[in-house]
Amino acid sequence: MSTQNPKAARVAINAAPGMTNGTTKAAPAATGAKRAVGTSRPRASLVDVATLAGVSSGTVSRALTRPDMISQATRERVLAAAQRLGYVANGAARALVMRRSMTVGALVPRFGGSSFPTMIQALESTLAAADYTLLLSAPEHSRGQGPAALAALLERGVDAVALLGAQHPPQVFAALTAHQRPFVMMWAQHSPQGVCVGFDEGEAASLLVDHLAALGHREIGFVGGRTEHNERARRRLLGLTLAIARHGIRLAPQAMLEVDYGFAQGFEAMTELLQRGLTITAVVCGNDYLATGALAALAQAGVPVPGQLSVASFNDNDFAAYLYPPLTTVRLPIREMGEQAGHYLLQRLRGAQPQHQALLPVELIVRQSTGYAPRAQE
Amino acid sequence: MSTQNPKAARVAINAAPGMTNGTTKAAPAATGAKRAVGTSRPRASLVDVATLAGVSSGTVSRALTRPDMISQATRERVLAAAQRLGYVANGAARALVMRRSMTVGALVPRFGGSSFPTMIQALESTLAAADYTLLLSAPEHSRGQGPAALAALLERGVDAVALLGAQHPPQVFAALTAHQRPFVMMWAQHSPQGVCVGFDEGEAASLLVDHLAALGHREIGFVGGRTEHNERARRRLLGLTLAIARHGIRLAPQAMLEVDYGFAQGFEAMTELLQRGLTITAVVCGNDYLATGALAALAQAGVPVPGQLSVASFNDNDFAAYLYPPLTTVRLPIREMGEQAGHYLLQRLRGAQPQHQALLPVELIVRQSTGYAPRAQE
DNA sequence: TTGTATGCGTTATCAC
DNA sequence: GTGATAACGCATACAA
Repeated sequence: MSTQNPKAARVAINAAPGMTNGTTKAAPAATGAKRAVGTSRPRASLVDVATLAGVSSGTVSRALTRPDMISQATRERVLAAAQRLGYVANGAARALVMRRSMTVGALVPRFGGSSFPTMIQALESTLAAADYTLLLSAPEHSRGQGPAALAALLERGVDAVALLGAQHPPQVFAALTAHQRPFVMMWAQHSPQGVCVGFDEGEAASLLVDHLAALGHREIGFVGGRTEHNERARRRLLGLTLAIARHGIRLAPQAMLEVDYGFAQGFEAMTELLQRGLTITAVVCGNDYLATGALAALAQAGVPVPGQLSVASFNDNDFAAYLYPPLTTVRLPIREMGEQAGHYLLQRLRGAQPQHQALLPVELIVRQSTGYAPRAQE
Repeated sequence: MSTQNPKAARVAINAAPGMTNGTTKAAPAATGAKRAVGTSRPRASLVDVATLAGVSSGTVSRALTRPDMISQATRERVLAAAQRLGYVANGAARALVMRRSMTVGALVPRFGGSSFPTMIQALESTLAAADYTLLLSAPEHSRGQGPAALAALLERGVDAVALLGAQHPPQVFAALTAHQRPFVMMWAQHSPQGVCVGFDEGEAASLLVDHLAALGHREIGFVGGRTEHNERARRRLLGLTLAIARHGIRLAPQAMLEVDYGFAQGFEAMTELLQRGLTITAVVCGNDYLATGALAALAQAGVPVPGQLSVASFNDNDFAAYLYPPLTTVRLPIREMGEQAGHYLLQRLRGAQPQHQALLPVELIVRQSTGYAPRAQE
């Protein structure tokens, strides 16, 4: 290979000092041999590229990251060499000296089947556009494992962190500030601990309740998620309670059920409400899954909707309303939360200190029965 | 603080050399001052802990990672010091010398609204149990951006990679082997490029078709996903075609529709099939979303299911069948794929070379109408 | 058992 | 514009 280009000879000479370095490597190389027997050399480094291009490693570094600081000629030579060796920068070394990893951590509880994926997806895509990569940590239960999971993220050198919700053990915030990592809380509002990206749960509830009140409903029920370990379910219930109180209408205690989010739970909860023989004329559901299950229960029981009982729902996934148009929903800005969280973190990482406390808009959706209903208004 | 413990005095003395180091840091410290004006010191390092504990940095390193190589007394002293400083290891430095980052990359296309989240979740949780963290990369379109996204992952030093599907540009596999990174292809079977974790699409199709054939159906339709850019949709169609051919029954070309996955698409596709006035007696749907939309269309059209038209579906999310029990489905091992992919990679990372080509089982689910149907068999 | 010294691959500070 | 060289923080081989 060195016969091909006159410069290559010079390379060989220049390589001498580097080779000294290489000889010293004998011991580590033996360690490296612990892996497969293969003839495979360790991945090319800056020095390798430099050697091949006949320049110093510093020049290679600049050619790759600050092309305009380098002469046209050498730049091309370096790029060619890098290309030929399939050079890929070692992010660990870079992170070590740069003190940043181009990595952002996301700390969210398990997200199977819920709307978190949409949010995470939006977050990832926003960050990716700025060359950041998302390190995902999804501890089993939101309580307990948070600090440990965060430690794992910090240890991996994340430059910033996105959290779900505002309620975390103090150690979480302590570690975050101790490590001086920008962070943002998604699906939350008004935390004294830092910046939140979310929406006004109270407003969302108001939209639904205003609508129901305007239709003349005076007594309504609520089938929501379990509040004990779910900050969002808690805030949702609170918002609803306040909105209802404002209208002077009634949320009967017997018409309130806390269940896990799910089709079956919605079905069973609604069945239970029907059996209780209440006088409610409307039911609000905490999310799509519950609403869908509830509507199935009503359909089976032959209860006309909204003829006899109105149903409204908070809408994470936009499918309950789709399946059952008479359902009035509030569309929650799931994707938007991920995007805004990403944008905020990126600004922080660029050194800005944006006051990003804005709440994202929610939207009431009252559909006409356009045809997708299995059995609307029967 | 140093007056509290006699040993602390010794610490101060031993600290001298360390402090020299600290003084040398003056320039870097100034660089660090580029950020906020704060009084904040850079995060504690091994040396800081060593200084505080009155031992060498090597001892601290061992005390933290190989506790059994250290005497009880010093170990406790070191741990206390680390605790007090809130020491968190610098993963970049560790990765640089260890040549591994305890990080695994996942390269999957956008996953909003599909079943990928379930799989990713399972993958993450499996890896987390072994102290690995997941670096998520979700390029916009599966084609094109793959290599760049992979490069980003490799640059960040991922120890292994999980891919979705087996069809990737050659550069992807080239880079993976060049960097000697174990990888696994999820939702795929039999790739010459490497190990797959998936299920037998043909078997899944057979389960459905066998069932339909046993019920006497001789001519069926198919509403599936778009095959052009979707490897899984393609394999699904292929499996179905083969199963149908085996039974000598007929999949009429006019009864085949390729659409995007979604409720509306399923609804419209089914509406279209009805309008075509075909003689089919059963329709297979490519996934839950399509099936749900299709069933809504049938319900609206007043077509009894399965009385007049049977519907069967591949089942990613288990909700279509839930909402509409007469729907026969094949449960696909989504979560299991994530788990197995994780386990395989972990084994590889431990140095094993498992022959992990097993296909995960699929399961035919024929439900009785247990009560969750809005209007079963009407 | 513990201390010392070296290298991991990169960026940045200096000279040239 | 380019080449040496010193960190970055950690793990480890080798001495003690």
